[in-house]
Amino acid sequence: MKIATFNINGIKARINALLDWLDEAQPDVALLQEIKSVDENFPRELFEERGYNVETHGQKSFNGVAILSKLPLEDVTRGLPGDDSDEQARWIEATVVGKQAIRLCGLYLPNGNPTPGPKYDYKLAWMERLHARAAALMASEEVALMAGDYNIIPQDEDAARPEAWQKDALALPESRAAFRRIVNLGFTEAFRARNPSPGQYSFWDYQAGSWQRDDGIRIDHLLLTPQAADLLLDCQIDKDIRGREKPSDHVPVWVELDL
DNA sequence: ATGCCGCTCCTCGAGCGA
Repeated sequence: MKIATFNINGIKARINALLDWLDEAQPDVALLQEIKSVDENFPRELFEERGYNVETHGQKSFNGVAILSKLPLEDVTRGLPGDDSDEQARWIEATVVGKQAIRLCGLYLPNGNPTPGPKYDYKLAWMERLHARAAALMASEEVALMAGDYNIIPQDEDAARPEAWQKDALALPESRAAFRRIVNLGFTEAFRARNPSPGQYSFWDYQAGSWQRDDGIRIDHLLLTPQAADLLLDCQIDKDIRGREKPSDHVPVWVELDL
């Protein structure tokens, strides 16, 4: 089963690029972030006619996450637990059943800039809630993964110019520590587990010719519970997508699991 | 130090992103 995460930066602007990638890459599941659409305006028919089931958790203009799956999506829940007053659409969960069941969590973690400030406070608070959900997932001993745009550069080797990110919410020690604390519950960060070399990125800014200069960062991650990590066959970044027409600033990252 | 670029919307300028 091939499961991908992809921050598409707007479903309306990305529909052609997204459909082309789906037709080629043929993921069984795609966890999407930044759909920037309300549920009613998400073009679900375009995916359904390609054999995907569609579940969305959208909001107007900003954020928004979705799951596309060739297998039925069961037990869908929306919103990260822990703060009923949080109205930002950044979390969706569902179960699909292949050879065995897997719980899928799609997430769009807050950017957090500028620091310090309320947006950074929100990021850290959101990560505290994520830690709680992650701990519960770990305790359940399920085959599960949490994948999406984490807005975290885990280590200096995950940025072309780490010095440029030193004081950024994506790389501050407190951000990295919060991410490590979640991984250290026992998760396997799939890409790093299979690809030790530095210089591999999932985001290149639209500005200042970042793509042309390969000035990227790796911020889109798939975290696997031990039960899922045991099934890990492969993990890759579809880098070439970034060089196409009207690309997102992120590219897909995917795992192949033996289920 | 700032903006670069791109997306969105009660759209022609501003908020947001990373």
